[in-house]
Amino acid sequence: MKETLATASLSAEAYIILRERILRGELPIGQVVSRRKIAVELGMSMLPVSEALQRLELEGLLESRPRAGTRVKIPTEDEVRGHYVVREALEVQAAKLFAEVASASERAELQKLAARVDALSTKTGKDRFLYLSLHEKLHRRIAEGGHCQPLCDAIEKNQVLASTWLCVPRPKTTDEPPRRHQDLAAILCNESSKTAAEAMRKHVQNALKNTLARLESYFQIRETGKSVFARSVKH
Amino acid sequence: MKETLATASLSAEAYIILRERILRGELPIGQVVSRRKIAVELGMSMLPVSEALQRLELEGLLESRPRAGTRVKIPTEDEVRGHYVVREALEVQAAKLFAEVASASERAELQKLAARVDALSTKTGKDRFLYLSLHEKLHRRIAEGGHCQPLCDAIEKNQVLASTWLCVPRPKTTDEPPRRHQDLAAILCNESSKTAAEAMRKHVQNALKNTLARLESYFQIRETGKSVFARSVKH
DNA sequence: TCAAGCATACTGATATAGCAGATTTTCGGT
DNA sequence: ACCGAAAATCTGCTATATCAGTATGCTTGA
Repeated sequence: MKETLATASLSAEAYIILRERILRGELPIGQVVSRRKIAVELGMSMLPVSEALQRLELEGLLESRPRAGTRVKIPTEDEVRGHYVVREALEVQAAKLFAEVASASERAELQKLAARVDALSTKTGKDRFLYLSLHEKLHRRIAEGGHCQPLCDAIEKNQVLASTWLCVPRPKTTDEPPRRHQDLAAILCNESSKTAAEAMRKHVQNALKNTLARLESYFQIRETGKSVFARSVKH
Repeated sequence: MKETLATASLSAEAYIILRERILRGELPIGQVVSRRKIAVELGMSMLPVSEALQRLELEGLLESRPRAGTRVKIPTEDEVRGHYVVREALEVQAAKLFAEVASASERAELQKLAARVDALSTKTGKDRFLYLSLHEKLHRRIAEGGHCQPLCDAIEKNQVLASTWLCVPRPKTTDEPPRRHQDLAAILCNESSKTAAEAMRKHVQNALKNTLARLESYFQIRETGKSVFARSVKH
């Protein structure tokens, strides 16, 4: 294991590493994680790992039961729907601000970024992570264009949760408009804040449908397995 | 110290106690807190206290520097403004949902609550905490009327941060319309979701002005004292 | 064959001890 | 009196060990 990641504290290091694993799907939804195993793997005590896991749990990426176990959170349909209600509120606010105060260079970069995202939107497999990463960057740039740090932070946290869900493959790819993000970017850059808000609202509501389709198979898991935090390997 | 507070874990207990103290203003803005002192006071090890403090820091109620100290967060003007941008996004979303889906009993309770809040709005001193508590409840009820748990959670977290700021006394009470909350509640209960959204937007923007006036004296603190985490008592 | 009970191995939670860095205080020199 | 360096004290951070609750599997009895 590489020791090259230098951070202020061990718990911060563990946090970054584990978060990355979850977001990249290396730890899939429902995967059980053990504090001790991760501690020996990262070459540190259980304590920094515990702090990192607690933080990830507070952010909604993990769930745990006292003295039973910790696993990558399995979302409920209501949670996903609710998550996108919050997301809509935040992203619409960001879109309005962007349309009002973003600089010319920020607008130019957004449109270029949108073109790249649309170009990658149909890719699957390895290129999908590139797409997800760029898509995330697109929304971050919109938030940054509003020049409001707390809003950026709120959107970032919100987005991270959804990233977990987008790693699961989609059952059947419904055909989407090939210029979704370019159209959105163009409106944010050239139209009024009111128009921008409505465009973003529709964009988010569309994303909700997409995500629901992706997670369909996970929504019943909670019922079937009464053994919630299985320690033995399921196969 | 009372041991009557029964919770799942010690760290949860410490979290609840400390959060309450901060929210009630017993730990004023800028107050330095020591893990060890709190640990002995609460009769537990430093570890649960550390976890509680870490959580409170992630929620924005505390701030710390590694190996230097932890204190109740001193807000920046930009942070306050940004906070209310987020708050506006969330509360407006909640207002729209409330106007659309709240039940008749929820609407009735909201209007009654609003009347009580307005009646207490001019009180100071001890009654102020009652007002703050009811005001918080009012906004929570609005969020609950939308029947969307994640949105409720987001608003709750957002509101908690602002509670810290509202504990500080206001320099000079500018006269406010005496029926602010009753008018807002009436609109949420009887008008369209669009009208409700706009009413809430104005309500939040007004709250921002109020808060900025309250915190004016804190905004320069960061510059003056270079010794940020003073351990000796300042007087 | 199956179900209940019990032992074992795991989980997270907590206490204690000691470390490293930051702050404060003390003390010596000018 | 003033200033700077060293010592003392405080801070948060981490490792180790132990405790208590949970899941699992094996044993035992019907």
